[in-house]
Amino acid sequence: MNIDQIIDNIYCIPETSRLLLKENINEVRLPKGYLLFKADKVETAVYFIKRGIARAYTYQNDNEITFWFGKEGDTIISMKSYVENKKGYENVDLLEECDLYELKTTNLQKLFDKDIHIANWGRKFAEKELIKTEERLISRQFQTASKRYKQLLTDNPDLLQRVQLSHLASYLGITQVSLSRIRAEK
Amino acid sequence: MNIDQIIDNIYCIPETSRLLLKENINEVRLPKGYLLFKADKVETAVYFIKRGIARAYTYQNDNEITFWFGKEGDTIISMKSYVENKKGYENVDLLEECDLYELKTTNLQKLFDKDIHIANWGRKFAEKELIKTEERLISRQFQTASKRYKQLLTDNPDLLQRVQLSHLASYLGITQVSLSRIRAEK
DNA sequence: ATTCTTTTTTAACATTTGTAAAATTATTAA
DNA sequence: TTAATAATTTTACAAATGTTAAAAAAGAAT
Repeated sequence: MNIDQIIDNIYCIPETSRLLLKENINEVRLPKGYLLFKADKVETAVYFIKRGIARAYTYQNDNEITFWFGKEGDTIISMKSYVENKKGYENVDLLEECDLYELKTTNLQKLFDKDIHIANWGRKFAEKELIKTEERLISRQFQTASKRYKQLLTDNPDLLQRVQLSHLASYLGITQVSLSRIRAEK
Repeated sequence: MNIDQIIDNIYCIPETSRLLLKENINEVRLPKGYLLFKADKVETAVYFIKRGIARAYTYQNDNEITFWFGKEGDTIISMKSYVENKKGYENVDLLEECDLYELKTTNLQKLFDKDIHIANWGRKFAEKELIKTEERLISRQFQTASKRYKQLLTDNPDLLQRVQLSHLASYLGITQVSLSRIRAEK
């Protein structure tokens, strides 16, 4: 998934604005297992995933809890860092070798004040992330773990091949034992 | 909480832009129990709460599940309607008589394309809502119902006086019986 | 104040989910 | 291939939460 597709997918902007944005984006290749974000740091960049898969997790009395997976086309971002310039809760590690598009947030902020199309692009970005986050919240509040697991399978059939079940279990908010029980059910 | 405070609290914009925004906002008083949003409708306005308290809920096999409370300074919005022009999941009713500032989304969209300050204000609005939604998700995934109840008490001590426990229980994702047990604990 | 209605708590029991440890299966490296 | 390691499932039991129904408490209406 290339950078033009990713930009347009968020919100279509005129060619000149897109070029302005792309001037501030550069591509990086990082190895599997690479720790991209650390929970105790203010992150200074956002990343768009060209290829690969990543995971965000945090610690809850000594055990890792995975709360996000991102793959091709998704954005790796620490919202707390991006919006409030504060430390986030997320550690992000790469579950595969990844090609990422890197964009420094300070540069992006400058573009927001200069170009109305990019400002609206940034607005659309936040709005779309918001919808995704809200859907995760709703699904978590309204659906049983079992239903959410099945939903995940239909929405992201590849995920099961790409991430291990212990991560998936904590993502679903249940133990690995419970997930095994759910998988054994049918 | 007046409209200038509410606007500035989201993001400070120049006087001229604020006036432009305020031209499109009008105040309404609505009675307790009023059903402001319906789940099967595309909502065409957003509301800022000047005074009062509201609740968003949805149905999950015949029982109501409350998933949001809003009070003075908060925004009543159907994100699905606002962002994607689709039906949302929320019914919103007013738990007290409310004074609301109403803003039609079509008018707001026009301002976004015309005024870069308002575009950035809209961006900040989405970003701040995103942070709030993310925090709710994180709290829901990482904390027990008991801890979330106690957190709610410290964050919003007035909430307990203003909403009934059955709503609070479903908001916390537990039954009313469980909530009673939690409250009885200490 | 008294009745009626609604809200909240309590109780008993069923179901779900968690914990810890062992068994199985899959993956990696020599 | 084989041993070593890591991931997943299974088991048995414990703890937490749900269900249903009844009791108690609080609030509203006459």
